[in-house]
Amino acid sequence: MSEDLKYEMVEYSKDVATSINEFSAYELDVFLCLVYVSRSMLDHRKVSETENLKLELPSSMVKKFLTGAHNSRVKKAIENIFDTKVYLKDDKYTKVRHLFEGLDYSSDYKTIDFELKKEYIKLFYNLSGNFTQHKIKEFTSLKSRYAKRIYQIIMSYKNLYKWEFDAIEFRKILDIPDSYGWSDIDVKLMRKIKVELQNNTNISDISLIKEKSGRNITKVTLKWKLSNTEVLEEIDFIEELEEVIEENILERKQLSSESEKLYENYMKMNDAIKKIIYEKAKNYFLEEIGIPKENKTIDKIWKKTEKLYVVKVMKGDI
DNA sequence: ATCTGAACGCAGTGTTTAGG
DNA sequence: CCTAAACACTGCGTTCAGAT
Repeated sequence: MSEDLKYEMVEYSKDVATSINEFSAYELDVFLCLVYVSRSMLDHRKVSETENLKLELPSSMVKKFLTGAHNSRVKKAIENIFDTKVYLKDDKYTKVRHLFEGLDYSSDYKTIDFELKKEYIKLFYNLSGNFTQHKIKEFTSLKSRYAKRIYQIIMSYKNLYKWEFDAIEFRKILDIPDSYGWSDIDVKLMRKIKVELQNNTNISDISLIKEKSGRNITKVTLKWKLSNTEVLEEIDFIEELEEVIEENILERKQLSSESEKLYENYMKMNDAIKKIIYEKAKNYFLEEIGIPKENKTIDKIWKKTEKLYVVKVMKGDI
């Protein structure tokens, strides 16, 4: 795998990350690669939503990120992705849907005919908020299906360092078989996921806190830490923060020297440009967190991380 | 007192993936 | 292509704690 693919990012709505689906590990990879390639083929911020999105994707691009990309295997995965139901929640219903109008591998294996139903264009394109972003290579390097799904969830809410689920919902999102008891989830899933994410990503110390009401577990909270993230140097966190931020955000982290230079450049810019960059960074941060209203706690997180986001804007990542 | 689900351990099968 | 290893799943039995 060549180096230049390492930092390729894919973006999609958090509703996809937390949707219920039955994709296998390999299908998840193929699915995200399709999204990635389709987004790179057009201006993904300006896609018409009045008609289905039809594209012809070069299969070589899709296969670049995949391990074991034999045509027969890719073909089978594409067929399964087309078939697999996705459960999307809105206020009133959990909708059971197929996302694609068509998804076909050409007989010469050169292209993939891709037709996304118009109502789901907003899950992958024209993203203005509530979306998640992650490195596609990092995602495909995870082997277990459960690890991938946990990764998607964590990336959706990464700066919050925890996320709470209804217990049944959690099992559905991860598609855990009914035969698994909660302790099986601990022993057979979480332990492995923890190791896998620790080895392949900067996510560490994953834990699942279970909350009982009566005999039954009704709520679970997924917690995690991020290591080697570029956040801020020399912050002294003395003040006590509310529960959203636990001690784990309070670690000292450093910007790389390259990023530090970019930040210095930013500081030298004139105020008007600085303001534009600053606002862009902040908007991105708020979108990423997915919390519409600013509050004291969010503002505190922002203060700790604004430098990072400014650097991201400078790099053109945002 | 009884019942139920969680926690834990164990044994075994089927499926997917990596690597020669 | 094939094989070994890793992953995914099933089932069963025991112990424990809390609900009814």
